[in-house]
Amino acid sequence: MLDKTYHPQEVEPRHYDSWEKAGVFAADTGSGKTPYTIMMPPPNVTGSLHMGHALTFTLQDILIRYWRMRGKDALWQPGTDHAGIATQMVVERQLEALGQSRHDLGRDRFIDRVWEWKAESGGTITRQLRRLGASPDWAKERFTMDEGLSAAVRKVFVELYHQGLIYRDKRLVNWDPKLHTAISDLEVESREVKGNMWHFKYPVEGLENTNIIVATTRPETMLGDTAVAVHPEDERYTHLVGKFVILPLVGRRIPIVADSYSDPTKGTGAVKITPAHDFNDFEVGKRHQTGMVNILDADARLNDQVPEPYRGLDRFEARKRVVADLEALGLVDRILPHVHMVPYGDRSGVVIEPWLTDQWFVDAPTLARPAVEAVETGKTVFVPKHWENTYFEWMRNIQPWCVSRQIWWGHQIPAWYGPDGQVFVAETEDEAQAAAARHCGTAVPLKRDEDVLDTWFSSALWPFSTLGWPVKTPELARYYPTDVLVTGFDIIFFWVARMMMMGIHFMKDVPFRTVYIHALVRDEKGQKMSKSKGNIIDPLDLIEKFGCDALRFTLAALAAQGRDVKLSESRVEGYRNFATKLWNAARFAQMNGCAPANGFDPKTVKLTLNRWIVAKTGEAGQIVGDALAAYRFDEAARAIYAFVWGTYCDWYLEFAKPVFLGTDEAAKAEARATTAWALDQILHILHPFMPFVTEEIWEQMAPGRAHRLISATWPQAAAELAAPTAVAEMDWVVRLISDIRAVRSEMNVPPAAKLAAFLKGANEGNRARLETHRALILTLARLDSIMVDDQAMPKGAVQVVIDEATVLLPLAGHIDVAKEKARLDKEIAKVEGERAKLEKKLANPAFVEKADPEVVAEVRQTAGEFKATLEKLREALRRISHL
RNA sequence: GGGCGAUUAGCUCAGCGGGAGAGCAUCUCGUUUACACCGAGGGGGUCGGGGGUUCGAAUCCCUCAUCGCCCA
Repeated sequence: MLDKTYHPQEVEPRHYDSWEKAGVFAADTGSGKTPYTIMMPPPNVTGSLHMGHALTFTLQDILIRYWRMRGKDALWQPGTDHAGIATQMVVERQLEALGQSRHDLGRDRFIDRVWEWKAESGGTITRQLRRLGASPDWAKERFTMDEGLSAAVRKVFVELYHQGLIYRDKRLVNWDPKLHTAISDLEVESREVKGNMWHFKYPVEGLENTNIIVATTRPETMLGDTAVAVHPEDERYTHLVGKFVILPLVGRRIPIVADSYSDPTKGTGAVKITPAHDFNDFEVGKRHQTGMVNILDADARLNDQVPEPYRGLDRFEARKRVVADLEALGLVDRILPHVHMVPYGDRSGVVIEPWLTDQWFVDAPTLARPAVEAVETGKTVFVPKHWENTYFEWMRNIQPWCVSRQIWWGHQIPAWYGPDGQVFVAETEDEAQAAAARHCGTAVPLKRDEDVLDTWFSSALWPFSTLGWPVKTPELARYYPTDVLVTGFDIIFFWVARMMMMGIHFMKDVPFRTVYIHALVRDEKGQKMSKSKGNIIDPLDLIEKFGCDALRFTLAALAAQGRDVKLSESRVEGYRNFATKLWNAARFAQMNGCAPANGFDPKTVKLTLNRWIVAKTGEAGQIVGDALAAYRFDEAARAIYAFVWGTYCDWYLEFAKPVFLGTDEAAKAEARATTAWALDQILHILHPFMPFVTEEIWEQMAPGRAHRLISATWPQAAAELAAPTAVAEMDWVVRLISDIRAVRSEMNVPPAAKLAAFLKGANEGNRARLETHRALILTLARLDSIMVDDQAMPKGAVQVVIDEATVLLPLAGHIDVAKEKARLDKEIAKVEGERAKLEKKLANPAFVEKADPEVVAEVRQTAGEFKATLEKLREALRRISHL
């Protein structure tokens, strides 16, 4: 016997272990089934499960479990990402606590240290995924620094290099002065900062008392100025173009150039040009060949290119010093408060410097072209569709991708330098040596490039490197391209776009047919969850408190397309209640001897109420399946919730009670079998959302089944189970009972009072329905009897109109005539209002003429029904008025 | 400045051309073969404002307002 309430904490680990041990998560590469593949976005190996993970992995697991039940060879490929900078920072912090730096250890020992740490704590997130009920093929788990995946990285790098799609170049990059590495555009976040706009006077050479005033937000960079730019059509400055200014504090003679980059409406219309420290200025400097002066070192301190007094100053100290010195010279025109955007490193949190260095770049513009085309032509489809715009926007304006990082943890770049600086790119040192020997005519000592690749370089290969590429494995042939990628929109640029580029280039096909983009999880007030706000909800806490199934169902129910997920604990609590409700329904079934019957065929049941629930169950399965196929997780969750609670529990089980208590053994047997069958179907349909409670009930309802629920087959199509006549009949019964209940409640009839009712004016069909369902109508409407009597005129009766018939509920002595009249008046007014609306429509010739004939017919019919109902209600009112 | 999205019951959100819905909250009543993590019943919205298309608009188009996100 099932316990009175469901205890997820005991059940969940037991089933998870059992599933994993039985190998039911594994793909079946050798089978004849159609593959269905999802690549798990590899979580950061340093990470622990947060609500964003819980959402994305729940949705993926729902899809995988659903398609697995639909008979596909489902592969959910799991793994983790080495997360270069993030992981290195974690280990560096540990060293720091010991008073050490990575440089004290040296590269090799430091990397050993990171691997040790990974061995210790790297399993956290995968353990947490198990708590979430995720069912990936764990045997295939990969790590981006695995030997196989590393080999793929080397091969890709070398091939792209030889194709001219990877190159080394001296360019401005985003330099992180704290982490001492270049980072990509995407790792920079712009923050609005309240600063100043400083206006400085630069004296024009050869013209007494003539200054040109430039405006800047970064005074310290003036030490690296190489020009002043004005707009070519700006008449205020035409006479100065071609002349020179003498750069204050430095004394350098720099030109005044005409360039349309300068915006005449902003500041003074004249801008200082610092090509080595600003991306826009870099272009201007190149156009006018002004040369570049790099004034910063790796720590963003001023270097030897500036006058002696400033050398070694931090950039922010230098700013104060420069302003003060210019002030002393009378060269500060004015200082205006100014709000502007400043770039910060998303990991380090310090201000990023555009800095001139040698780096490796991927020719993203070239690789992006076919990736854009693939989405334009629909080879890959985004759901929801509008995210394609975001993808296009970025891909069409893509910049060369800086892939080298000046850190140690990651894939070291497979490039070696000869004594003459010549670079040799090869997959192994031996090959590089051979190439160098060919180049120099003799063996020479080589030095390997110290940098490692951006983490996203290896994750860009994830959809094929995890399947064994470059080896032509059966998995690679079978599972690529994958079916769907599920991820958040914040990762479209970082990851989706790069997988598209690499996948198309190396596999000659897109990596996934569909990209499903889900929302971000926010707190109940719609705020982004963050440590600093302290509004983080830990998914593991919720699992602990309400059970994993409740959390999963909540996330699915809230995952409406195009909306953020606002999570509140009360929702999770509500779905915990849902799990308990299901549990109790199963308990009720069990108490009444309902067990899955061998050879039970739902199509052959005889009792109307059973045919009805069979049809409704089929419908529910259909709706849920269709919704999941369309990524409508919210709709799927809503549909199964409404069916289980609102139809199966509220009505079917209540209908079954009188049958179970009755004496008709055949009916009892059929009802028991049907109850058990419908419950089994519900377990199937609900399993992708709530895998644990459903598996547990599945087991308890019939110990020793041939297979687990996770391996069961999804319910058959709804059409085969349809029963329109039974549905119409039970709808009438439901309506009858509901109407009687409503009136009882409204008239304050005590629930315990059993009434002797009359059914008046009912047609033959409905009389038959009454006879068929008399027992359950009496029970559920709390009646003592119900007599069919067209002449019935009991005194003091409340009257309920249902279609052509009227139910009379005698309440001798108890009835408040005035109240009943008021109730009928209100009812009449309501129906009259509805009818008037429809009649108005029908009176409109344009409607009758132009609207769809089916719609007109429907309106006509409904209006007729309302008219009949009104007559009955008025009749009832007349009767009561005579009292 | 450009783009995307949102605006429907107190709250969170479905519905996206033909009779305004769900969950939660709220109110009333209630221990009847499961379930108070429950049952029965009720109240509550001129679907952000304005204009247009249409026989018909919460739903399509335009416009304004407010909020959120992304990019510059």
